[in-house]
Amino acid sequence: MLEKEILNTEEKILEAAKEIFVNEGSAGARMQEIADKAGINKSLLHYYFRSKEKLFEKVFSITFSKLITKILNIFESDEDFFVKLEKFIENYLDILFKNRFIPMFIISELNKKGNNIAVTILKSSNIDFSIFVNIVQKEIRDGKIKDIDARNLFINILSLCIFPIVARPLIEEIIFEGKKNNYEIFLAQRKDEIFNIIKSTIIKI
Amino acid sequence: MLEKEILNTEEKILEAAKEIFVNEGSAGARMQEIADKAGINKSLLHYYFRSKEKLFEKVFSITFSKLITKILNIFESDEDFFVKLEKFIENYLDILFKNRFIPMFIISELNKKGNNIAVTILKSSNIDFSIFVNIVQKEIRDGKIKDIDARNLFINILSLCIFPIVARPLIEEIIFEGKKNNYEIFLAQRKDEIFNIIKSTIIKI
DNA sequence: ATTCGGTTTAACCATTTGGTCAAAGATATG
DNA sequence: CATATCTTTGACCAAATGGTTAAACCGAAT
Repeated sequence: MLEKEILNTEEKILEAAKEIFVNEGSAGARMQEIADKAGINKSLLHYYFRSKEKLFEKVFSITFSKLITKILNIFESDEDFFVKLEKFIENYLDILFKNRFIPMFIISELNKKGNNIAVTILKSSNIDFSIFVNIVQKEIRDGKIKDIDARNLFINILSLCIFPIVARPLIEEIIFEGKKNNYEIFLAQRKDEIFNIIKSTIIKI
Repeated sequence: MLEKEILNTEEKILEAAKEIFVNEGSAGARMQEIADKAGINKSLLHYYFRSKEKLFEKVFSITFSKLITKILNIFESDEDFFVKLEKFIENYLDILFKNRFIPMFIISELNKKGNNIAVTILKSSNIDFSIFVNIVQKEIRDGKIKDIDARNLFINILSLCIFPIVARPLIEEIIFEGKKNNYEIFLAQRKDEIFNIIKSTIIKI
């Protein structure tokens, strides 16, 4: 049961639902389990959110926008591009580290076939990628960075930051034979590695 | 129903089960659906594989080892390291492209909590990462590449190759506003991008 | 204190789902 | 052919699961 702060019933449900959905996925989550975790009756779940689908919709929507907001905004300050980049990587890795299972949850749900609510939410979210492209192109015009493809840059950054978190069980086992601590230490050191790689792709020689 | 070649019942089941499990995940998959896709009776499923769990175990085990085998072996030839690297990236991207949903399936199942069969299979698979480390260290000793951490190299390659496939729905929507063709073309061009990035991390200056 | 709205509960329901079983079909073996 | 073994099927079952409903509860306004 979750009771960190004084949460009203709706908040308690959303907290509990988030945890269950993130851990079990939409198909694996059980309404009873969510009710139990929220410390309430199952009927009350349906009183607040008519169906499992509606509850999932809400949870996914909130979780998704929380994470996505953090991605696109950070590059919007007036600082030096390399400083922004370094700050972003550090911040973002930190967020990912503290929310290990969120990216997996989102990516996993987005990949499900059929009438996919997650995809619908993604589409209706209208993320403006051109902001990032414009920032990058301005840097290029100003001669601060190489003439690179903003899309590749974006994908490279996300790949190097997110994949090691998402594929953690696999990598942890392959490389560290399951020793959890080792991987955490290793990940912390990767900040520089990632920054240097990205820097080398955009720096002018 | 799957009938590409003359498959016996067991093979038909495994083919069908793979498709359903990969698309729906272990929790979302339905035994009835698998039976239908295999063109057989549901009882027959249980005749061949006692339970859903056992069937999943088999499917995951096969799918996982097929994919993992392709990762570690390719570096074992006698060619120049950069040639091997380029070949690997090209080959691996090709495999990933043709099996879009396999990596997501594996990573997703490995991230599930509780008594996780996928993790058990991973652990019992005894992947020998030291082979890769030794190859890299030999190259370093021979002065062919920079003195880098083989683990970082490994993670970088996998991240850049796998993430764009796994996060496809997200990236496709954010960058290409859902236009499928565009992303496929873009991905094909990324081979060079990835190779160049990795090259820049290991090449001696 | 009574009424009224929102909130919470227990009991219940229909459907889905993984799984069983006995019997019928095949297929090989003597 | 007869028997034994392997394969396949349809009918069935128990548990799980999402969802409903009527009644109880509770705080505030009249």
